[in-house]
Amino acid sequence: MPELPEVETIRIALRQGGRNGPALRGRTILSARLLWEGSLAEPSPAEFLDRIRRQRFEDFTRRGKFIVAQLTRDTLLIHLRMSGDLRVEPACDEQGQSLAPAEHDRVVLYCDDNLRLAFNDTRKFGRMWLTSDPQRVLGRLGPEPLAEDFNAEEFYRRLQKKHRQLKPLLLDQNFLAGLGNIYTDEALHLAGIHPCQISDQLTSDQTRRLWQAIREVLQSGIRHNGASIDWVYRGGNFQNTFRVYGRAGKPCPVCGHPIERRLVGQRGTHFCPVCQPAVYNVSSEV
DNA sequence: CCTGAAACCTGTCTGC
DNA sequence: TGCAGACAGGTTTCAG
Repeated sequence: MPELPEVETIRIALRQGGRNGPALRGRTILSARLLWEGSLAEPSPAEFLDRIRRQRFEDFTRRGKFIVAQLTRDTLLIHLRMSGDLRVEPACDEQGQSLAPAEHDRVVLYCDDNLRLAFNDTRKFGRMWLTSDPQRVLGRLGPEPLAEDFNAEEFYRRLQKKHRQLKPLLLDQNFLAGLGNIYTDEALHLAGIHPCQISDQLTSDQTRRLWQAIREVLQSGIRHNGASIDWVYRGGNFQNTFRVYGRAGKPCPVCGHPIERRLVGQRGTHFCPVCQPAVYNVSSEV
């Protein structure tokens, strides 16, 4: 499911209430339940269960695709990976009966005000970290694409330092934090740049278009509360505005030519061969 | 430094 | 209908 806009949508709901239940900000954790220990990256299950008690959710921020929950003493980092989701819901019904966890719930945090936070993750790829040093986990992430100080000149410098295909490079969280498969394909199409273009061959004009396109698709995704795909993520409706993602064989919204799908860096990649022409490369003569 | 393959998992969809 | 295979929003690790 979750790329930057989906994670941001969930983060805002945790902070202010909304899509997945009431706000959790200000609630104190009373106890925790681990239904799948593999969902916990650190510390050990015993230490986690003990240490998280009596800590309050002070604030929710985001770094790349990580939800950063600031607690009283520690930081709880949550990465949803492919199929993770978070719900805030009552812990007990009107009769005071505790409600059973849902299918695929992996971690449940029970709070005051009869609320609980459920971490649901069908594919078990998601992870939580309870740590006093979040930088140890987040430290290598690339810049935030929507940050004020992430400008086109900085982006150009970073692209020129690498010699890699754009698609896998943009998916590399240490290069830029937050893009996933959907928003990368959408941004490249909006910018009119081929996904296999090599990063240090981009002109400064192309770079500016790509920088602008990345920010536009992410902001548009956030405005739409993210994209709902298949059975995994319920919520936003950005999927209704997809230009290329999941549209192989259908007409390009700009020129009408069929959208092509091929594997690039082991990821399904959607693009318009007319609007995103391959660059003729002198050094790779046929 | 870069690329590709495999691994971690469960579920859905397509084609034979 | 059954069943095998491909594919899925992500990341890490390892071999070359």
